Amino acid sequence: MKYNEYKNLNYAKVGEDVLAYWKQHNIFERSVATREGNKPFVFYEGPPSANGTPGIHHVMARAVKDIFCRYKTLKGFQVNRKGGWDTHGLPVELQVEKELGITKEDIGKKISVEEYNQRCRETVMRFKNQWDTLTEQMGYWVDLNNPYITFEDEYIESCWALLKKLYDKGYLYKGYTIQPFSPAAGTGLSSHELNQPGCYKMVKDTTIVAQFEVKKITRNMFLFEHEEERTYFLAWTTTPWTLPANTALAVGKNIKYVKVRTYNQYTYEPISVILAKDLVSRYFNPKAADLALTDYSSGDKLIPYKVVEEFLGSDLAGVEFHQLMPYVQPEKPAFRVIIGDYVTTEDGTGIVHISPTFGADDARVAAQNDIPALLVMDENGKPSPIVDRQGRFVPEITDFAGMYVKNYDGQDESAPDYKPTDVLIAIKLKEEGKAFKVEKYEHTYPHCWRTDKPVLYYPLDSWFIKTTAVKDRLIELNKTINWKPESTGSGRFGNWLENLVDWNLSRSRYWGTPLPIWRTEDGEEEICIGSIAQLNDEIERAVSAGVMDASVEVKDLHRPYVDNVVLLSKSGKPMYRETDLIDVWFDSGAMPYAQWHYPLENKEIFEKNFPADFIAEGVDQTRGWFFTLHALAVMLEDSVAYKNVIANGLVLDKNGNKMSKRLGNAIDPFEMIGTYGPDAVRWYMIANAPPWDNLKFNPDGVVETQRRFFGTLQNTYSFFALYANLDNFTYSEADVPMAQRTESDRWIISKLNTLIQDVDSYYEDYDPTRAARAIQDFVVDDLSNWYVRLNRKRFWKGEYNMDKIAAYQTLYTCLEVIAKLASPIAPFYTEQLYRDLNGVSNKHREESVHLAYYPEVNHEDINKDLEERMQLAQTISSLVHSLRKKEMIKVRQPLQRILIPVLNPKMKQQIEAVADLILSEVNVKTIEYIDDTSGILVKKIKPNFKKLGQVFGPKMKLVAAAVQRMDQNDIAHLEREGGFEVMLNEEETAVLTPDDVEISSEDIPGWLVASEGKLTVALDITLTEELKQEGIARDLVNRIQNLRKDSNLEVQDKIHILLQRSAPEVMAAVQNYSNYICAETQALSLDVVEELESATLLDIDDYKVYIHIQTEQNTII
RNA sequence: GGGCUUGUAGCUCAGGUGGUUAGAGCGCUACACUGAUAAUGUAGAGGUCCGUGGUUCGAGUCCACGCAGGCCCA
Repeated sequence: MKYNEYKNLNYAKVGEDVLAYWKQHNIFERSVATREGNKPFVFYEGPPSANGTPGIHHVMARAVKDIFCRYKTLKGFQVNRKGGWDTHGLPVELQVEKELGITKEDIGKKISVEEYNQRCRETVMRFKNQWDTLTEQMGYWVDLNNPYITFEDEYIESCWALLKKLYDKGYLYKGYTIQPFSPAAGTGLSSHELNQPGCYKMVKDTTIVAQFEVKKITRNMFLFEHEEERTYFLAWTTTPWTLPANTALAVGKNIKYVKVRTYNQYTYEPISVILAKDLVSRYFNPKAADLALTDYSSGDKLIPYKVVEEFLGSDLAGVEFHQLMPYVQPEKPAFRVIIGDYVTTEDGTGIVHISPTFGADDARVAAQNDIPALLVMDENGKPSPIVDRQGRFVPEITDFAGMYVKNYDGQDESAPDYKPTDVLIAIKLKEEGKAFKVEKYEHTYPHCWRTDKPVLYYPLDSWFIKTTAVKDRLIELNKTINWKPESTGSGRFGNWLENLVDWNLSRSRYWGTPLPIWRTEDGEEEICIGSIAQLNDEIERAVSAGVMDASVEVKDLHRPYVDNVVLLSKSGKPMYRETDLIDVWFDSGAMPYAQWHYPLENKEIFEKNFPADFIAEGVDQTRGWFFTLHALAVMLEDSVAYKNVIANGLVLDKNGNKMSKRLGNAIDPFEMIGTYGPDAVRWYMIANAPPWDNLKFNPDGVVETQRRFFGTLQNTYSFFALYANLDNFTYSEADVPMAQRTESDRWIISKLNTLIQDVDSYYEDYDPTRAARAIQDFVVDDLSNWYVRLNRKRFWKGEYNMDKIAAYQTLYTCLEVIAKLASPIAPFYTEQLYRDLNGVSNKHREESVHLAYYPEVNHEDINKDLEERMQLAQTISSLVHSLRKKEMIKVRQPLQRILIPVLNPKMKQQIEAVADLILSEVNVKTIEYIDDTSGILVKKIKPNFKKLGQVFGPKMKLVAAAVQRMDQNDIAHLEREGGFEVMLNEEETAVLTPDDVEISSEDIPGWLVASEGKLTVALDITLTEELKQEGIARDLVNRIQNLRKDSNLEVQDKIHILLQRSAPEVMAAVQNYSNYICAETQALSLDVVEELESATLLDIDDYKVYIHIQTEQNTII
């Protein structure tokens, strides 16, 4: 049995081969099945929509998911991963409309709802095959055979059951949201409709800066200078008709405001007004700035003004003011200043008039500040706004009762006596001294695309989930979730929870989960349906009572079928379904329950799989899936839905721009995987930046990853396989005890065990980037560039003895462990590596790395002292290399000795333990140690700032200067006596201990040295005759090896060498080192002859050598 | 406008709790090495650690205010 050897490994091919192997042997299924009975690790798949093609960012998100599921499987957990598809929603509808060339208006006319929804159903899974292919090719293990699909009846039924639970708990209610509304058409408009071309038009409106009078009460007195003063807030509106509905004013928290004393230009009264500091120049003519306040007479064009005081928005919050147009009284205290997060000083006065019934922002900030809307009772006794659905003021607005707020009744606007309602309001306010400024203003305003009339923002019925009722619990439980990164949980998500508003469920659409609520026409009675069975019962009742036609067929739970169902109320009235669909986010947030058709069945399965241990999605899901999962779990189960969550960032192009198909900078995931193989793509994405940072995706980086990490690892494996095959090493021998292995064996095993421990903790902490980087550093720096480099000879030289077996075992172990540690991130290549190794050794029962278990840490094999020593060896070697370079002496030339000053016995001991490694690495014969007793050591002293700084604080500079002044005697004194007194200045002294300073060797007089940190190394560059000869011998070996290679000889092929007699130095070297040369070059004989017929000329330094090599069979050169 | 986030070498990124020469890889230049060889080593060039203030004996690190990019929300 031989280890597989590869020439020019194709990583994409590895992906394909391994994938085929997995399929053939059901490795994924078995990775779950073999953990049966073990502790489960629960993972939820956030459902993608197969409505579009997958992009490279999906590879990122799914790699993150996959890594932790595989890791937990390695750790012995059972990890079920059910796939899922998100199938409802606006994007699907829009796509269908685009393809059919229709608009929403045509639904029910040109195309039936039934046909339309059928098209949606067909469209939504259009790219499923591409998604499945990507899932497979990138190695994302998830169960694609039994996915949950949100449009299936069972899924919808689960949603209904959950809605009913919420309904029964009183969390579902009907309220209103402010939406674009067309009184002329009598219908609400979607934001999509509003974005139709031509909807926004330039119009000239009458605008008013209104004066809201500050109440003269104790808490407001800081806004008054004397009893007679009348102080007003100025607020600008382009919709004067909303002023009767005003209930508050909003200011910006950090905006600066000023109080200005001036006069009203219509009434000539002296007034004080408050507005944003930045906007003073917009309302007051600078020419008037120098005028005295008293210098004014009624009717003057130039109105004097004086800025008298400055406030911050936050100072003004809470100030109460008189209602501007007191037609209707609110049900709760109102008319005060609140903080609005959207207030700017770009236009208006920096103070915003709030009418909660006619502005979405208004409604939101009002709700947050407990400010009521201004409502009247309609004919049915239901609260309604002061403008009716036809766009007319209600009777309570006495002065304007019955007037259209905009020209909805087709009046002739060019008629000389035509006065829009806004103008009438302006006139009234002017007369009452409540208008500061009235002017025409041209701006864009949305219009209804059907009637061409201006749109109103108007409260429309909506169903809500009362998330605010559980706000505190949402916040509390969120604190128990482990967010990666933490700031997304506490900041982005936490802040959003702090400012939570109720969840608006309603959507006026066709393709989605219908709201299962039926109501009587008067809204007095209603029922929430929680299952198909219940629906059927109710239908039966309704049919037998005669309110519903028995012929109505409910083919599935979508529209239009459910809309045709009419139910019977308790009092015997017909009930019709509320026509809304629910927010698609409810669908995905319901997946922990609905994927199992819970609560209608599978109670046990659900309980075993709730909450999730882990989920991962893009950070853009914070207010989406992350929220809906959390909200539903808290309201339904009083639990978190997930314990750990990774919110990954975006994948940008290499320049940091967003990828888009339109700009052509999008990277095709299939192309990446096809070119570089799935592992390099995954590894690059994970190792390059933490998942929660944005990733600048550069294909060059994938190439580098492939070369540096996978190339090095594969080289290491190839090296192992090459020699292990020659020696028939199959790991059949018992493990060589650690004590009998070499220093470098024990070192790499120590490093390996440290790695096992570190990588485990990184995975455990949901930090795959650190795991990948640690593995990569180990493979490249420790295993390949140090261990293998130092130990090459052990593999290809000498007999198959214990030392060689130890080397094989050590390297084998490292490779096998790396296969396991890296398998979550690079599942394909590590599978091949594991199987190549295990296929020969059969050390493990599991035939796949993904069925195997995470390696145990052998703590007794971790030797920090040894790791430190080896670090010392690496540093010393590097210093010697550096000296050789400076002296232009090649490594092949042996040198006699290096000198190392040692500061203490431990240091000497450490170096001695690794001396052999250093010597062979740098090709030097001996190390000499220089210590204090030699008398030639010069020491350098530096203060330990960290330690001394804490003691001396402000005097640190004096101490540092004093330490610098210490000479060699002082240092010696300090070391000998364990203390030394330094003068800080004329009066003060300080006693230093050896701990307070860092002492290192500075120099060895007379030698060229190199140093790093506390280490200093000198190199003896004297060349003796013997050393020269050895250098020549080594050169010869090198040249012969090159010849062998050029001649395509196999490593184990034997040769005969013939040399033509040349310079005496060369001949001496050949004679003295003949055994060495033969051993190194696999030569059976080395003979010197006087004349060679065919020969190769070698240049060795200044010598010319003719050489001839032949194998037993034939002559090569 | 608000919340969160990022800013360190040409590029991609490391730099617990502040401690005195700011690192790595890639790329570039030069030189070496060479049964792992499309590998490797050594050295060099390359930094106003985004800016400005502040705290401190000492700031890439802490604080404040800005600037620039990103995401979400408005």
